[in-house]
Amino acid sequence: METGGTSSSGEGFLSRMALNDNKAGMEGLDRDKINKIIMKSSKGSRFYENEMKKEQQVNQRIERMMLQKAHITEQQLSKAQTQVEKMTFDLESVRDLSRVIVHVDMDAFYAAVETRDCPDLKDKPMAVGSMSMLTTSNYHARKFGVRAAMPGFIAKKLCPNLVIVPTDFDKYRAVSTEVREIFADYDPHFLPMSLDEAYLDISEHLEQRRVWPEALRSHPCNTFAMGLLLIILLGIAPNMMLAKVCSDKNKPNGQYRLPSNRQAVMVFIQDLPVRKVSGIGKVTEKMLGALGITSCIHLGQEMALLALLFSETSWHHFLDISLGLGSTHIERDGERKSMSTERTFGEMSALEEQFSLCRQLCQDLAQELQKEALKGKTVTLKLKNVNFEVKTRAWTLPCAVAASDKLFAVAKDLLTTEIDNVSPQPLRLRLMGIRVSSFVSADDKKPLQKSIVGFLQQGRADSSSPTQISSHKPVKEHQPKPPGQTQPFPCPSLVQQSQGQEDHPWVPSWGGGEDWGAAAVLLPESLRPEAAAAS
DNA sequence: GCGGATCAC
DNA sequence: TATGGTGATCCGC
Repeated sequence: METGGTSSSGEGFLSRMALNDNKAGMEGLDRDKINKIIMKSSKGSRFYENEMKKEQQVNQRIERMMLQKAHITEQQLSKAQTQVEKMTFDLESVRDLSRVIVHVDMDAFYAAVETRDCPDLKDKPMAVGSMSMLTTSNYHARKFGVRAAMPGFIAKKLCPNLVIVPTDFDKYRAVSTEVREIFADYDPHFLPMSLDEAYLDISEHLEQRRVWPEALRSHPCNTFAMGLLLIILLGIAPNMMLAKVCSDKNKPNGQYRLPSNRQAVMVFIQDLPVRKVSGIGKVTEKMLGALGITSCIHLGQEMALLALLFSETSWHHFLDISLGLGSTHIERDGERKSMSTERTFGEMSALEEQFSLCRQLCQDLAQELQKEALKGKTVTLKLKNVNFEVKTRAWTLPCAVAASDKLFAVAKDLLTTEIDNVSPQPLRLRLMGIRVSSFVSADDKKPLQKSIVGFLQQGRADSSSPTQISSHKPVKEHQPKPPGQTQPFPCPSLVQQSQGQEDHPWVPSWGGGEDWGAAAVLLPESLRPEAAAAS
């Protein structure tokens, strides 16, 4: 209830920012004391005020929901109940318990890598990041309440001896690549979620080698010997949703396996807090909480109500969770749908600075787009002012673009519109970002272009804009009008296309699994699949 | 298609 | 002094 000595006005903030549950490494520490320090460091800041505002918005959303709930009739409820029961029956009839899915989580990964390179850190509280933001903390630091996504300057107040090591993604990427080679041994089609997390489907591996993946854990312990202090968490279950929860189960050390039978799954689900399920975040947790729903068992009990209060997508998701269902085949994401770059900085109010930064962002983004030979039709400008209020403004072109100056031509106009909107006041920014989306899909790209080129070459194009494509580009410095006004946009030459790009960085290079020899060698004899199978 | 929100990592 | 960056998705226009 009471968040311990904090004023009522701070509850909103704490409900968003405080240490919530007994996360790993957080047992037995003085929550009230920690929360007081967090509050004291934040209160009155622009960040704090914005968090309070967002909290209010969530509260209003909840109020609307409760109002809606009050108007639900018995008939509606029983009708919904029938619908839920039918859907439950259908879902049960296709429940698949045949797969064995593993979720692998390398705990405190960045901290572990840094400790490898500086063993002195082993016994010290440390975190990776900066005074502005931490990405990871080790277990010594967690005892003080220091955790990921906390600004370093607050962490320092919680733990004055905290050592903060700057982030070095290249290094983590390299280590991650090594570890992934081992994953590939168990499932060549495994799904990486980030540098330190992945899903594996070991069903085939089990059939062929009849070996449980304990060795997966043992192996990184072996790289320990090479100086890599790595804690590997494994969750083993019949689907991805459950496997993810399982890997969190025995933190900070160990693995948890949920047997592949319905009874075990249902028992496991009963007391599971909804917040533990991937996809249910702070806001959803709070909304469900307002309905008295905290554990997954409640989800099942209140499904009819949820079906009436939430969107179809949402309540279907809730129903899946309440039945312990989740994806049973891990699938790589298809092609990317957007690419973006954004930057945070100290207050920026000068126009020249803002436009210059905008141009820089467009250049950076154009370079990344080029690496993947991508072109998109929609350009989005993102702004965050010094009060942490975020705004996005988008403009969709008739043709896909990628070049820096084309992006800037659009972004500049979007930015100008925003500047004009508040003029003569300046925009007081703390972040700017550019995103490109609506890519021309790889499938359509070439055929489409060919057809357009063919169309043009047949000489059937008349005076309308496409003519400009085949003709010598009379493309003047285009100035797309801000949203609201329609204006034909000169189509950037579709014909010129960088085709020679063979390099597709988003296709993981370890995916082929040509060479995991080195990884196998790292595994001690006793732990190799063959040896283990024999024993 | 747009813009705000939510979520994961 | 100081509260991130990238990508995806959903909802209500």
